[in-house]
Amino acid sequence: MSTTRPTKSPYHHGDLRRAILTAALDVIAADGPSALSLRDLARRAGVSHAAPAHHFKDRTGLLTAIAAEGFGLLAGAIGEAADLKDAGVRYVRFAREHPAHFQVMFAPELLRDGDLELTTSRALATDALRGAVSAVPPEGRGPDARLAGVAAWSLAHGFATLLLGHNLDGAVGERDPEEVFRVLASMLFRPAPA
Amino acid sequence: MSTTRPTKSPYHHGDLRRAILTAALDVIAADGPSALSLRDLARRAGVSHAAPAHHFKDRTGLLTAIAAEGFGLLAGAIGEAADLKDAGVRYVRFAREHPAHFQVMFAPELLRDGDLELTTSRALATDALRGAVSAVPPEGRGPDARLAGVAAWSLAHGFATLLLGHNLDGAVGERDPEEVFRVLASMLFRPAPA
DNA sequence: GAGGCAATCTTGTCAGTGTCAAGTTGTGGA
DNA sequence: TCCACAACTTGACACTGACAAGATTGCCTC
Repeated sequence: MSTTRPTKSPYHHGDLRRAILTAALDVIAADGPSALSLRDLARRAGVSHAAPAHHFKDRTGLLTAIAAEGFGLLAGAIGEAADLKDAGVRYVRFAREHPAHFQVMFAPELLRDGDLELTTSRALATDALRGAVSAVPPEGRGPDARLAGVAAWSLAHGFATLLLGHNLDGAVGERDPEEVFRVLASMLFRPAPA
Repeated sequence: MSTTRPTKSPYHHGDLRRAILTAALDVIAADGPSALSLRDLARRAGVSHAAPAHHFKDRTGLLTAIAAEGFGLLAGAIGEAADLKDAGVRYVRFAREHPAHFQVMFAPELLRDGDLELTTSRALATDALRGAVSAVPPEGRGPDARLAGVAAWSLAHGFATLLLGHNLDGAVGERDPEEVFRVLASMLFRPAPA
């Protein structure tokens, strides 16, 4: 009776948790987190309206799980970066490939504050960013390495956010956003004037 | 019977529209737009549950009005900027002083697309930003003036967003965020190496 | 100043939602 | 085989946004 079941069904539904997560990501990417309805997700998965609660407790739990997953993915992406500029490019790429995760990750009022899984995966991502910053030679960053990280994060985060909100459609035009960001990043980190 | 009425009462309530806007800004600043309830706002203003609808039509209308007001305020702030760095500082200051406006302004899925008031006030803000960019001497910005504007906007927007989300508490610490941003801005726009 | 009109607000209602409690079904281990 | 537990269902409740229709109030005109 189910629509898209992954052939095997170890439990009643198959993998309801994943099914609901995926459906939620679709909805959020299309219409934002506020358009999310647990009952609608249950309907899409072909289960009863209260089934999602067993996997995520409540709405906040679902969104927290999404955010945690997002930070894990982001940490993985940044961890493989060659240098800081590459890390920024990967940050922007992550936001474009996982817009729903990205939105939820930075909407703290939608998340469960003390959640362990969220805290650890966020720490992982922060560490990855710190690692990329510390790889920059001292003459490339300013006097304060901490602020160099803030600058890089701000630039990448702002660009990604504005991009997803279609605020840069005119300025970026047909160009590849990642290439545009490379230009921005090279404006930020270049040797100080003689 | 009303709690805080501005002495005069030109209509039934006084100024219900403003009262609801103000209450909405309080709620959003505290718990985000998703915590907003029209019925709750009506309760706070001491009116019936359907009263807000007459001023804003629906939830989207209320949020659209807030966004339009925000872009108007932002345009005014940036319009008075001395140079691009100052415009960035004012952008960050605006976000800190009007966090609710700022959040809503950049949540397009919560807004009425074609709204006239929103479109015009947003255009005003965009023009103000463009003006600040064009005031930068050519050697300070890169080859493409358009991209210089994108870089400045991205840096300011990212910094403001991360700041409001308490993602920079550790890095900024006790320092004045505006001063921190000045440092970031001077990293972005400095003469090209010889 | 009296009457009418439109803006403002109220009352009532409906479908939809999140969340809780209690019951049912299926699974894997002893 | 049986039992404990996880996965899910059913039912209920308070709350919400939205709509329709009615009541009230201030203003404008004559």
